[in-house]
Parts: sequence; structure tokens; C-alpha cells
Amino acid sequence: MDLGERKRKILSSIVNEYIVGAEPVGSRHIAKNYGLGLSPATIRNEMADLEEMGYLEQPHTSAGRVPSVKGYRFYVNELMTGYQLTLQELDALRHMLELRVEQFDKLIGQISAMISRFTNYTTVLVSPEMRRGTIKSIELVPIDKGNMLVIVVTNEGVVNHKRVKIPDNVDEMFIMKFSQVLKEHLSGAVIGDINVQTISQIKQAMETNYELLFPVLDFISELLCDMEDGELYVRGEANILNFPEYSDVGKAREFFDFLSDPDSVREAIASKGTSDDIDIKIGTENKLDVMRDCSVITTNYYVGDKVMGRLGIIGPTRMDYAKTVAKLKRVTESINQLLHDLYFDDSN
Amino acid sequence: MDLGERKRKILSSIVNEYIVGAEPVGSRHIAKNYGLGLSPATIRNEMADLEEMGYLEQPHTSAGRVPSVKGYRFYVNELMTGYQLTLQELDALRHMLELRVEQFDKLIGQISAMISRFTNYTTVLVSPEMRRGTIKSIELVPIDKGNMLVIVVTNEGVVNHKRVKIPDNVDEMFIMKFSQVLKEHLSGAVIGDINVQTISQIKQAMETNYELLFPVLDFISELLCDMEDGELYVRGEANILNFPEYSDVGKAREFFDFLSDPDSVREAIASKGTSDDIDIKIGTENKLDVMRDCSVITTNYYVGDKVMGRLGIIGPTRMDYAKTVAKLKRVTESINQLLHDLYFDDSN
DNA sequence: GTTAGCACTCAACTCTCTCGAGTGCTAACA
DNA sequence: TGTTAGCACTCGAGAGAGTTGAGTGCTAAC
Repeated sequence: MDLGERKRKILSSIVNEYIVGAEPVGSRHIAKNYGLGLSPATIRNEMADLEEMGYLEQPHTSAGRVPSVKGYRFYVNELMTGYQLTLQELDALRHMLELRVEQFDKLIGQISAMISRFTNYTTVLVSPEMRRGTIKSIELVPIDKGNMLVIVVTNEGVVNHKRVKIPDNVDEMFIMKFSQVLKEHLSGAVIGDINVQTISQIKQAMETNYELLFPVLDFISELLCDMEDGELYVRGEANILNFPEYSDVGKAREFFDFLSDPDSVREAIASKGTSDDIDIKIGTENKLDVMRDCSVITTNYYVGDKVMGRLGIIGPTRMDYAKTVAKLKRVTESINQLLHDLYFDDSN
Repeated sequence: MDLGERKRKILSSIVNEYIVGAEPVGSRHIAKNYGLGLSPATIRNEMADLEEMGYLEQPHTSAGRVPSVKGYRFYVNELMTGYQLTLQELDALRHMLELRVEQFDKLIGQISAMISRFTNYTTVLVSPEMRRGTIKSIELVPIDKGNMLVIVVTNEGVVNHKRVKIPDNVDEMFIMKFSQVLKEHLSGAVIGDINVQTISQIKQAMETNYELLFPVLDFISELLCDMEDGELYVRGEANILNFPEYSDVGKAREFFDFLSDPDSVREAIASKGTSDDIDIKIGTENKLDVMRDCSVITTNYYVGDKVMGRLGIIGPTRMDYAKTVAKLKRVTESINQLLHDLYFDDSN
């Protein structure tokens, strides 16, 4: 199954050429521009072999060859050479990194948009899963005579809040006491570990006023369920329109519809579970049918050595894998650094 | 300048017909389907008049007529009849309203998405301007030994937070004292009114530790500047692809680019300042060139009688004004109700 | 004032033709 | 035995010509 050196070179040339040109690649073109010292005829023979072996496809008899999914896969696994980011690219990245926002959820959104601009592909980011966080602080803040806020801060610095109505028979003293009890029982708790037991302990400590208890506990269980998956940030959707593959509005529409369905998007960038490194899914390797002409490059992002979330870059199968992987590596490093500087400077 | 009854009827028919069909409307078609008791020839004469007066345009000699901006304007101001929402539509709305999230910023995003789904147009929403709010609560929450959070809650229930580093020479006691001072000086303050005086009062009360003071005060001034405009929520971008006007990918791309520029979008839905009611800008009435083929229907949304933000629906000039206005009226009522129930039940 | 009739216009579609980029195969060559 | 030149063949894309039909404006009759 191993390809000879010449076949590898030719396949590599074809993939490279198709990635930039988006048009079926002919033998003549390869012979002329890739200095392999071979005539078009020879290359044609090799191409015919490669097609028979499943690495190439022909849209129609009189067209050039186009890489198949198998071809891309082989390219990605074996042929692709590391791309060196240019000084301009590095400089652009430096500029983009300057935009900072201090609120965590907005920061993530901005990072997502930034990566999209840097790579020129659609970017998807899943923010930290709440489950794994511990509760650093829980506060009850009265805001007017009928309402208060429950504010939960996790060790990752994510702030979550919910407005809760205060029943008539509850006074400020009670809220302060309740706040105290919550602090005692929940500070430092891993969110995923809070269970019925914890809750009944809180109930016991309070003895009364279930009315107020319930909405607050509801909120906590929301943290367990709703937030379980982390927030989803999709940015640079329109980048797909840069590619002739999506010049058909119907296809673009289909793609946008896919992007607006969080479950599908989550599935698309879900990790295979094994590797911690960069993962590439090409065309029909994606389970979803909408993704049949797309590839996704995914990776985790970290703060220190803790997985903070997952990051995916979506483009046409013809996307520039080498360059994008290089950019992705560079940008995740930068983000990790940035997040680290912002949030875990000299602790944790 | 007043049009006769017959001209009004014909213009109205043409606009209605073009709105649903997206194709130039011919005299024959009007004669057949609108029961005006006139022959095509007569209608042709009237159409020629209407064109001369600037209400209609002809893409080319042998095509039917298309409303001009002036034509749409006249239709919107004088001819458009109130659209009655169907039971299905009301029912759909009821279902969509069931999705609720308790966190204010996420709620706004969901509302925006909901309106977009309900109207089938792109929806833009500007959330409450912080300036107008008063500070209900300000808290300093230590999260680990080097960091704390400043959390500000406004009377509108909007929660804003920022992570701030704690200098080495600051202990927990100091933070608690600082927290107390901040509460005393800022609770109840209108954010737009906080000024140098307020800040120097806080400085005086603390006497020392400017290092800690500065980031917190920075955050407050961020509330004054950055947040001034309120958050922007754009949803249903892809809806524009439903319209043949945007079947050209380049044009769609241009539109998406426009949507991703917050300043432009803000300008596009900015109020004219005078009216509190629904406002419609048609085609070239919009200042932005990208919007030359779009119309925007904007309105404010309220909680009680307080303006909470601004809401815009963007579609092609050919959009269904009557139906969209009806939907918009209905949906803002529902939102006002929903926000009121959630946030201002028995107070304020 | 309204309408039937008619000549005219023009985008859109179809059909045909040509062009050219590409192929596969064969035979000659190193 | 591998490589290459040559050649016939394929087929999509694009250009051009012709046709169709929806629409118009104008005129003359009602």
C-alpha cells in the first residue's frame, strides 16, 4: 500500500496545486511547474495509477484530477510539510492579539473571531465546561425589594448569575443568613459533584423557607445540566463564501443552517477522545452529511495544562491544511499564554 | 401630488404583487388578479403615469414595473393595510416565547434569535445602555490568592464583571474594607453620573493602596465608555439568502461583512430621535451604501415605560412591510411583557 | 375616458458550434 | 523496462444565432 517516491511527489503536487487553484489539475501543469523532470505522459500514467488506487478522482473524462478524501488523508498524514508562518502573518497575529476584553465570555467570543480572521476560515469554539469548575464564590445580591441575584464565580473566573424573586415573607436578614449558609456549603465544591446530599444539607441548615431555596437550587442544577457542555462561539461564518465551492447559495444556506444548530456543531468538533493533539477530519470522514465537502481541524486549548475548551476550524475539503495547522498551533500557544497571563499569573 | 383612488389601488397592487413574487409586475397580471374592472391597456396608461411621477421603475423596456423607493415609501405611509396575524403565526410565536434563559445577556441573544425566526429576516438588537442604569450593588470577590473579581450589578439586573489582580501587599481585610467603601459611595449611583469627584471621594476614604484602586476604577470607567452603547446582538444573518436579490454570493458576502461591523450596524438601526414608534427606512433612505437594497424596520423595546434597547429587522427593500410591522408590534409587546414578568414583577 | 389591436423591445432560453484542456493508448526510443 | 512523443478522443465551457414570450407604447375606434 506504500506509494513510491515519485507517486508521493506527484500526489503532493496535485493536492498543493488544487488547494490554491480550486480546479482539476492536469498532467501538463504538474510537469511544467513542479520540476519533477518527467514528461506529461509519464505523469499521466502515474495519475492513472493513483486514481485506480483511490487517491485521485476525475470529475469527468476530459478534466484533470482532483484529490479524493483518501488522497487528502494521505497528504495530511504523510506528505504535508510544516508551513513556516511568514513575518507578515506573525505580525498580523500580534496585532490581533492586542484586542483584549476582561470579561471571560466576551473574551472567548473575541478570541474566536480573531482566529477566524487570522485563518480566514469559520471558527468554532466551545468554552470551558462548568462541570469541571469549582465554586469559588456564591453571593446573593438583593437588587430591589422583590428580586435578588444569585452570582456564582468558578475558579476559572467564569461568572454566572440568575435573577430570583424574593417571596414576600423574606427579609434582608434571612437573605444574608442564606448567603452565608450557601457559602459555607458550596465554596470550593466541584460543580459536577454537587448532589442531592449537598442540597439536603443546605436545606437542613436553613430549616425553613423552601420558597427561596428552590429557585436558587434550580440555578445550581442549571449549572449542572444546561451549562454542562460549555458555551458555543461560532465566528467568521461568512468566510465560507470566499470559496468557489460555496458560490451556490443553496449550499451556502445549508452550511449556515448547520452552523446555527449548536448540537450539530458540537458533534462536528467533538474530539475523538484519544489524541490531545491537532485532529483533522476530512470530507466524508465527518459523520454529518452537510459536512461532506468540508474539513474540520480541531484541537483543545489549555490554560497551563488544564483543558479549557475545544476549538475547530471549518473550511472546504480543499482547505490549506499545512498553513492552517501551523496557524492553529501558533494561535493556540498565544491564547494559552494570554489566558495564563490574564487568569493564572502566579497561582493555581 | 395626491394620487387618485385608481392610481393608489394600482400602485398598491403592484407593490403587493412584487413583494410576494420578486418579479417585475405587468399590466395584464394586475388586470387579471386584482379585479379592478380595468383592461390591461388602461392599467398600462396609469402605470406610465406612476412611472413618470417616480413611484415605479422599469428594469428594461419590455419588463413590467417595480416599485421605486418613493413607491415603497408611499405604500408604507399611505397604502399599507394592517396585517392580521394568523392563528398559526400567533401559535408559533407562543411556542417560541417558551424558551427562556435567566441570564440577561443570554436572554437578549435568544430573544433576538427568536424574532429572527418569527419574521424570517435578519434581526439586530442593542441591549440596554449601561449609562442609564444605576449601580445596585458592587462587590469584590477574591477568587484565588492573586486575583479577585469586581462585580457590578445594575438596577436593570445586568451583571458586569472584571478580573483584577491583587497586589502582593494587599490582604483580605483591606479588600473587605475597600468593598465596603465602594458600596457606600457607589450604591444607587447613576453610572453616567459617576465622575472625577466621586472617584476622589473614594480615594480619600481609602487613603492608600492606589495600586488596587486603579484597576477597579478603570473598570468603572469602562462601564462609562466601552459599554456606553450597549451590547449588539445580530441573529438570523443567513435569512437574507432566502431572497433572490441576494442569490449573488458577492452581494451576500458584502451584506455579511456589513453585519460583522458593529459600528455600521449600530448606525443602521439608530433612531431618528423623534418618534418612539416603529420606524422604517427604505433602500437608499439608509445612509450606508451596503444598505441600498435593504430596508430596516426599527423600534425601541421597553420594560414598563423605560426604553431598554433598540431592535431592528433587516430585509430586502421588497420585504413584507405590513406583515413584518404587525409581527414586530406583536413580538415587542410579548417581550415587554416577558421582561416585565421576569424582572419587574411587583416593584420599580 | 376606455379599450382592442398591433408593432416593437428585450431578457431568457435553447440549440449548435467551436475551442481547448485534458485524457488514454500506442509505438518508438533509451 | 521505463519513458516519451504523437495522436485520436472526450467533454465542459463559452460564444453566437435563433426563438419565445412577457411586456410595453401608441393609435384608432368605441
